[in-house]
Amino acid sequence: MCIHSLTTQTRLCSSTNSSLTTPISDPFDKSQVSDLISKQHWSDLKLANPFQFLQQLFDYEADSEVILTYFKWSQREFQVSHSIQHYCKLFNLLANAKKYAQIRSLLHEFVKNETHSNSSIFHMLPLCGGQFCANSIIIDMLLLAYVKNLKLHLAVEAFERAGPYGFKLSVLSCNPMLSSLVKEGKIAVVENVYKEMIRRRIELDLISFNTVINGFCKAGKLRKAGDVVEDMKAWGVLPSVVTYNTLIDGYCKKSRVGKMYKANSLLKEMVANEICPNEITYNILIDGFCKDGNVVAAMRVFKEMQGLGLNPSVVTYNSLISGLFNVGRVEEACRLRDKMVGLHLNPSIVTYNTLIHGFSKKKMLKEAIELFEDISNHGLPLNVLTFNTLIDAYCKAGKMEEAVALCDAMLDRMVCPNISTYNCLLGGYYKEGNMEAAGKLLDELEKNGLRADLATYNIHIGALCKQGESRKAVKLLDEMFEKGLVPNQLTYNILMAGYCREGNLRAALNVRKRMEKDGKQSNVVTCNVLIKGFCANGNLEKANTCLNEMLEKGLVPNRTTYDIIREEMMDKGFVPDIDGHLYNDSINS
DNA sequence: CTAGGGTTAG
Repeated sequence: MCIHSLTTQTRLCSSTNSSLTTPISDPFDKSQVSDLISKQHWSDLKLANPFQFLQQLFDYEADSEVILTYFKWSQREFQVSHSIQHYCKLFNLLANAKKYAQIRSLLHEFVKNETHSNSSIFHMLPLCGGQFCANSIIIDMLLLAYVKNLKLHLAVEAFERAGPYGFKLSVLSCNPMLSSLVKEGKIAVVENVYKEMIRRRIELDLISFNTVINGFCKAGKLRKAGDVVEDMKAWGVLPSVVTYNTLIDGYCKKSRVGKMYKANSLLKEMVANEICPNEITYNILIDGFCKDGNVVAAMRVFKEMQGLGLNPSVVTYNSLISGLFNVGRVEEACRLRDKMVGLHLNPSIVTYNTLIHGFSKKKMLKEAIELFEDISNHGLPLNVLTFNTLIDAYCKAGKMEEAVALCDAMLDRMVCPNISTYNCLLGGYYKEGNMEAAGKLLDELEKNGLRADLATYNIHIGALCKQGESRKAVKLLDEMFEKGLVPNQLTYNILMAGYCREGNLRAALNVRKRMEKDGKQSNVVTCNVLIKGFCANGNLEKANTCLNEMLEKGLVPNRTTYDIIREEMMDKGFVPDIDGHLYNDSINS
């Protein structure tokens, strides 16, 4: 370092105690300073007050790039954060110089450290000069930085604040924010943001609409998804193949009667609108039909796609293989796998997991194990699902020693057990009535940093109910809420079935009351459980009331319902009318 | 920045 800059350093340090905004009494020659800073040997300066030096750089209108370098260096070097005012000044300088990449990088740090609140930056930015539209861009980039740093709540807060301040945001930040909100399942927020975007006349594009539609579909709100499709048309944006794929997937995943009919009619609608279905469209439909147990329809769609020259992928085959296994058509599933290999489509780990699961369900444990051992020969890495699937197979077969051995094997392979792994084992221990081993496992999973989930509780509750301890099981509902877990319909159904088995119908009905209080509607299974419970206890009148309630709620009886009715009720004098209501002849006549 | 496949509770 030259003597010249040493003198400068002394002078810089002489005004340590003065306030940041006070101009230094004895200013240097501007060229002297720029010569010093252009070298950017900050560490040689041994600054006593990093803040003041920054102020001087601003005062001398140093190059934005130089200020930025010093800004970042000094924050690191002195482990401090610059004031919001200096941040905003620098943002403005960089914006004027159109150095957006640098703003992004600075915002990244700004957001990561969370040293300044949204309110302070919104307040300060307009006070630090800069054009209004430049400030909008900065706020827009701030939003994006929050999203990228997984601080969604702050992104949403900034989005809301931008309204009253009049900052105009763009799809560059809003789309990724919407997308993250959808991934987090925050559909209510998505809806609000979307409406507000429309109100503020932010120029929504195809991706904005598709993202919101996807959000509603994933939340099962298909009517609202449809409303957004109307919105987009009114906005002058036409639905694309992605829009249709999203909607079709929404219907496929929904548990509703006739959903596949609707999904299929959407396919027809898109063709009529001259939007070409692609491989993904067909994969979604095929998977939907398979999950619906309708492999015949899935195969028809499979042929149709090939007829259009669209190539089935590993994903397509995986869906079909899984579908065939689900309806017990094991040989055909295997043939399809062979056909796929013949077409040089390499089975993925998902294919193997599907096959292992399929064989396990058919109690073909030997075949499942052979496949498991074959995976490594094909250079595929075993994942946690592979292990869980086979561990579950062992547990269901009552081979707990083998299951535990497989757990050790997964640790050797550096595959980390997850909560599902524990759930499989718990199910196994409960099945053989080993409450002690299960209890130990519940402690162990927490020690390993895992948390019981909904399935853990449903398994535990189911085990208690089977032991005739439904009262103990009900108490677990409160424990769930304490842990922030929300019981699902299955939870209540298990409990009701438990009380029914114990012959305590009053308690079973109380569980249903509680379920409705907790905001869950009865489903077909709920009704079936109660109908069966009343039948088993000889109270056919009450069973009939349950059936009528079910029909009035618009719930469609399934095969199980009819099995119960046929076995228990129709033999005992109840006859159905045209709407499915049952009437007791002996009472009516 | 949008859309597709595999495990556990029944």
